[in-house]
Amino acid sequence: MASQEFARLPGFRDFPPEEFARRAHIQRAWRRVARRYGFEEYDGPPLESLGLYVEKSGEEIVGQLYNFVDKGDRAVALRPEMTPSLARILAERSRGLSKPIRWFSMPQLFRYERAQRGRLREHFQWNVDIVGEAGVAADAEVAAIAIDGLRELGLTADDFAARVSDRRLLTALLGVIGVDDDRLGVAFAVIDKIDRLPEDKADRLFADDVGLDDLQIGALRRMLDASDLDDVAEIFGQDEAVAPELQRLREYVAVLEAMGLGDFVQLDLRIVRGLAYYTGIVFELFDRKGELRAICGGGRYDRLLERVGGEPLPAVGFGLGDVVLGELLADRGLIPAYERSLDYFIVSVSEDERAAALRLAHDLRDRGHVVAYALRIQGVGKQLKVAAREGAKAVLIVGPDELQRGVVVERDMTSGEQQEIPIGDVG
RNA sequence: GUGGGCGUAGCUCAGUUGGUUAGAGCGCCGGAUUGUGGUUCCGGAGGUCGCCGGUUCAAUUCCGGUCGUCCACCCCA
Repeated sequence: MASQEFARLPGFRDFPPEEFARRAHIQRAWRRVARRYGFEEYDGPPLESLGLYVEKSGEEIVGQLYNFVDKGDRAVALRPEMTPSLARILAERSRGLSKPIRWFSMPQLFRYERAQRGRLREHFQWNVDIVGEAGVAADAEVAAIAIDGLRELGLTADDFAARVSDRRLLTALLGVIGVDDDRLGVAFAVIDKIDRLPEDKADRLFADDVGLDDLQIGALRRMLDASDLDDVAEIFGQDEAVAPELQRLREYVAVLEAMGLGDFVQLDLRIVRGLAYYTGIVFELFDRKGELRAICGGGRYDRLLERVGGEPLPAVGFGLGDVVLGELLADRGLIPAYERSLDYFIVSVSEDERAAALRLAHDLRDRGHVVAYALRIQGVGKQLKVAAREGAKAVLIVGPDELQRGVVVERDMTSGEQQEIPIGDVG
């Protein structure tokens, strides 16, 4: 047992090579997909002033901030999410950037709360945002990237889907049902946790806190249960406040269908999402089996930049964490087996070949090959054993006889076949 | 923040009805093999039985606390 005094902090992870490979596998896929869509990568500091979150993120995040006072008496916090940093960065420089701004990042984020399955005190999150475009094409583009990020890792429409909603549509629908404007926030809160509440308890909240009668609650439930825009249109489509909102969401779905991603999209008006700054279409990615937490969450946040003191620019984006995703990939057998690998392992027969072996190794490395050799004198058998263990594709044996003739023995470690080749022709 | 399960070697776990030097498999290191690996055989290192306290002649074992971890709740970026 390691000394407790120096133990890893709870909720934090070490990444020895095998775990690092898993993390790199995921992050490489994220980066490939974002680049494919023409997005540019950025980052910011992991430590920000506390105020950035207290004033802009909403109450729920603040209680879980990893914050402290630094040596300069500044109230600071490790970043719990990337969007406020993005807003701050763009508030400073968006005026000089061509729109729409299409940026992505893979920050390590922190929160101070008790760790459990799918939630640690630290995780890596893929953030993708479009800033400066208010149309649904931007919403759909961002959702498509999130979906492709998972497809790139081998997941299919059988594994996951996007649940889509729109706060403006939901607001209009609640208006038709008869929810008072000043009760909208309460209604959102109840809808947000409706899946976690027993039916009668939710109904009681709708009656007591939102002020609905039985008839209205029935209409609300039909609306929330709808998994198709046509179902919603059939019941509420005639309303003039609802129709344009419905039309916008139809366009959004049509864009994703045109891309061939229709199988990944389903309507779910229960998706509210906790963050105070969302203003339009919101979505979550979740596993079809329903065993895990949401994999990804995102949506439109048109007010945020202005609130941070920047240009009033519309924005849409998502955050997708590595922890839940990693669990899903592991469950589906989609984490590649970890293997060490070398192009060449160089075996010296005796100490006399040392200099020649070092020269050969370095020439090969200069040409981009992955090369290793024993760092101390060992028998040939031992060196071959090490070469096999380290995943060498080939071994180059440098011996006194061969060296005299200007050749080395190349041994293919898969077939076991050996041949002599001139030392200058290797690689 | 609340409730519960679990902490024995690097890993997965046995075991100790409280009693002298706590075991296995895998992994690691070395040898069999001083110019040929993956198999095999032999040997070795590695544990204050999570930590602190209590009961006892004696605690890794029983009790309490604490820390860690997992699960559920709360909350959710």
